[in-house]
Amino acid sequence: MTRPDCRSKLMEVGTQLFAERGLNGVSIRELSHEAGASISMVSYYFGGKEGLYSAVLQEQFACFDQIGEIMEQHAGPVDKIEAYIRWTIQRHRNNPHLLRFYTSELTNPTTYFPRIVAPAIGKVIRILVKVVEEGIRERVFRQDAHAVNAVLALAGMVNYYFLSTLATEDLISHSPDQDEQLIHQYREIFTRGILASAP
Amino acid sequence: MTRPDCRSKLMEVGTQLFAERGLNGVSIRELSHEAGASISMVSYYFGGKEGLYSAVLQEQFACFDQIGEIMEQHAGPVDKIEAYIRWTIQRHRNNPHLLRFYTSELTNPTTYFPRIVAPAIGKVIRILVKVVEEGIRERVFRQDAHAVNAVLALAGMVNYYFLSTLATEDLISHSPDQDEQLIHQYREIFTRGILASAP
DNA sequence: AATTGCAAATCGAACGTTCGTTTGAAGTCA
DNA sequence: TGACTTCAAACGAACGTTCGATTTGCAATT
Repeated sequence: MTRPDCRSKLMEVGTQLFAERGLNGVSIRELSHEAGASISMVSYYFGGKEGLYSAVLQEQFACFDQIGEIMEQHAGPVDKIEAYIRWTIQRHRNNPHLLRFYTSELTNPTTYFPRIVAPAIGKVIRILVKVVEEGIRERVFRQDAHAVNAVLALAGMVNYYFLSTLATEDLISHSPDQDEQLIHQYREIFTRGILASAP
Repeated sequence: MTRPDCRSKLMEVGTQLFAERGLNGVSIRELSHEAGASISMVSYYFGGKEGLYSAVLQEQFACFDQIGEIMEQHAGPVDKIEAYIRWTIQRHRNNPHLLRFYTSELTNPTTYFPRIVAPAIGKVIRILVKVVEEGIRERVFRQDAHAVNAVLALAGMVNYYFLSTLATEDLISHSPDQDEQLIHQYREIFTRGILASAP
């Protein structure tokens, strides 16, 4: 049997608490107590409270590196859009904390925003903009579409859904089946809208 | 000449600082100093730091009461959707702080979330769901549309746009003209999608 | 018109608490 | 033994609040 591993336990508890209440909403006293460790362990392993937060943030946003490969596995703008939706939904399912760090850093940026968060988000947005521009060029998407606005709309649609569930968790139960429905719904709204007839 | 009015000055500075850094990111020492008042004034007028935050929050979310009248001034689902988009955009233009309180409370709710924030958001969502359901019933919207998901998608689209501008304010300059373009874009994406041809 | 009286407003100091960090000693394992 | 962990205690700083004293604004009184 392995040791309880104080360091990773601090990461685990830090992730949970920082996600729920933000950097300033958590004291290292409560955090270390929750982890069953002494207060000094945070400074010992991470150089301080902010160091732990920084480590947690880096771990949370590491998955954004995948987006490049994910996109390459699909051809054509519409398929890539669906791939992005699917990837985002699975990301939120696999890690329910990520969205909190995401929006919390967007809304009230810490000093780590420029180094960790902004590049991660920027990378995804930039790739998606290229996808939409590709779609416009190939005349799959409308010629009057504004690529940046469209991408922000898409990202907003998908992320905001989960943001809503954070506050009203009772509203939406989830199963793999319902996720497929959700993916379908959002792809349809983004590509075809919700009008019954074509203009 | 009127008095500097310590109380309203505290509200003003409190709005600014709480929006930027959240409830726990601001000390009443810094806040009162910024307002040119003594530390004790916060407790005197608002009963404490949390009292000031609560007052600011209530003021910020008061505008959500308008949504009912706004909707009644428009007939038909599509027009009502556009009215919502326009109302939301103008709300963010008139008050650049609101969105930060909005997402901050969604992500890391304070004790005031259930009393102030949730009812305000819930009211808007509920009204929009009725609009979409009306549209489905009247066969203006697609029969397979999921009303709640559609509304969350719409709200996400519009709000997320401004959330993005919070982090990268350089990206998007704004003028009334560009706002009209934005309203048009988002209404089109929501109702018609961005596909070049109808399916 | 000037003076008085009083409640509201404002202040700076002080309080007790909690914060994040540091420290030196004790424990653990190879 | 020696390097790595862990701990409890202590530190100074910052926190939000309270308190008594002072100032201010205005209505009542002279």
